[in-house]
Amino acid sequence: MAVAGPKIIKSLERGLRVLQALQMQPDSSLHQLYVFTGISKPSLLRILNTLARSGVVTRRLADGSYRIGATLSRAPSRRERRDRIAEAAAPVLERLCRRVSWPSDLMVPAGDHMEIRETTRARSPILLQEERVGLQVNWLLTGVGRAYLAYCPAKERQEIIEMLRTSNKAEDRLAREPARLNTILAEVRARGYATRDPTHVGGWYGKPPHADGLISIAVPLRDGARVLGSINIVWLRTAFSVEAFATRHLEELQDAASEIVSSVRGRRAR
Amino acid sequence: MAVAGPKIIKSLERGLRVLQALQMQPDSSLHQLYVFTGISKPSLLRILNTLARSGVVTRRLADGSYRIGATLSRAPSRRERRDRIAEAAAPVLERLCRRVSWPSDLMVPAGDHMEIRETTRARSPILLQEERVGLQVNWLLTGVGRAYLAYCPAKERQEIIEMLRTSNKAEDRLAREPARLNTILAEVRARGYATRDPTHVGGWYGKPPHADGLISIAVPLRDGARVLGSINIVWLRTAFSVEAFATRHLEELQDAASEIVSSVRGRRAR
DNA sequence: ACGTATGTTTCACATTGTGGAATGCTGCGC
DNA sequence: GCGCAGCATTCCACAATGTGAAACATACGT
Repeated sequence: MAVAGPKIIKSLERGLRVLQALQMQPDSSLHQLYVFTGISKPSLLRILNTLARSGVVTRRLADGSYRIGATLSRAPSRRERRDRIAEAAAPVLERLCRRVSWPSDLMVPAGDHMEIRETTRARSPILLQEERVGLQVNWLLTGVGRAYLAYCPAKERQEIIEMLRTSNKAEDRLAREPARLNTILAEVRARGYATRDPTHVGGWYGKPPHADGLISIAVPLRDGARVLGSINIVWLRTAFSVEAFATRHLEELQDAASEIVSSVRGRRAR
Repeated sequence: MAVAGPKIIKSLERGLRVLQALQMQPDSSLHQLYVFTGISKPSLLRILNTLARSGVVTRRLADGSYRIGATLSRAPSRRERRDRIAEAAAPVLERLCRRVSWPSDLMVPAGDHMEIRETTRARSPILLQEERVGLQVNWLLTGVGRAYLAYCPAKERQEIIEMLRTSNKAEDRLAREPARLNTILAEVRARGYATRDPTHVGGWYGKPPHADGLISIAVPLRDGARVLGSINIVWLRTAFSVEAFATRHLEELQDAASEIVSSVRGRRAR
């Protein structure tokens, strides 16, 4: 009936179908791909393992969802660039998590807040409250936000503060006290890391604040003069003092940051 | 011995290996890929057929070599952009060749000359002298060169002519006679197509000129104000007069040109 | 605590991919 | 003009490889 046609390798074709599905719908779960492509889940798993092993797709640590890897990415849209950072960060954060035993997050700026792009909370042996990718956190009160502000170019910092000041939200009142803010940021630069505001007893932006008992140290991802985002390590504040924790793990955190940055640069250079 | 590891689909992995080989070495022949990847030729053929059917790789009409398709291209370097035009042109030129029975070429600007990027001469039922991709032709004396010059933005035209004038080659002396050149280009615009200079009796740039008995009509690939290149149809000058041929086939040629342009735009828009 | 939705592993089965050898095709040197 | 060399494509016997149903594991909501 149908013309014989040139011989086709079916399993390869299915693999490409999965790739195309991922291009249309980045960050898909296994189930989403199952619905979208109609390929059985075991087969999908094998295909995705294969694609991942070749670096064509990457998995997100936070929830295990799949995305197209840097080697194939097309137009470097803003969204894709953030995903590249997350992709580069994933293996580094994973190692960090294994060595330190406490989880960490990668945050990048997004409008008037910072946003989680990757996290190892699901992988940490100690189960802390789980956070989702895309969750937004305050810029002035969190460690990650302050780490970013302390090291980003002065011009960018002024624009951000200006934006927050005009927003006029209660939690952004620090934007209206430049002297205090500058003192805080100077301290961050002096110590080399940032922590959350003592009055900000946990509770992420957008959620009802509650004392979560957590604390973190955060450092920026510095790429030359620019700052791409920041990463942190989170622990239970009852376990260690900030100073003790920093003495122990700050260097590892900073090493992770520079490794992520150089990895992102490497990918872009290609 | 080796750890079992997650299940991998070998044939898919081999397909990806071929893709990576093509990324490192664009425009590879089957044999080159065979040497490079170590995969047997029959298998390579099946793999490439599969990749081609999914639009991930494309074949060049001129010599059948393979290249990575537009859907996956990464950094849009200048070289890659030219390849995109060639890729978009290939199917259109192939149809044109089947309908008209005479071959055509796609040429794009490259420094102080124009360059063949695709051709159907190998596919034409009438075997004309074969031309290779990358061959360079004169800008002022050929139909394709004149079609480009006649329709490209005035500023770009002036730069090109200036460059040719200072080159001081004998075959570029027309660049030193602006009045005559302008008359010629005005004629091209009036008729809607260009032909080679009557004194330029064949013989491509870089080859010893000889009367090849060929003639062509050429039209530009106009993308808004810009011109991406030009395409032509070639025939034996003894078979038809230029006017008779244009009456018969000019419209088809122009349709092909606009189809190629919109195809390139579509690919870029994605 | 229970049920549901999703991710992962196992396994028996046959579809599917594989490369050596045979066949075409094209260009080159003599 | 002829034969040879190199490359592309087709054929085919063989078994390796991919496949999905079902069982199992894990996370999530209520």
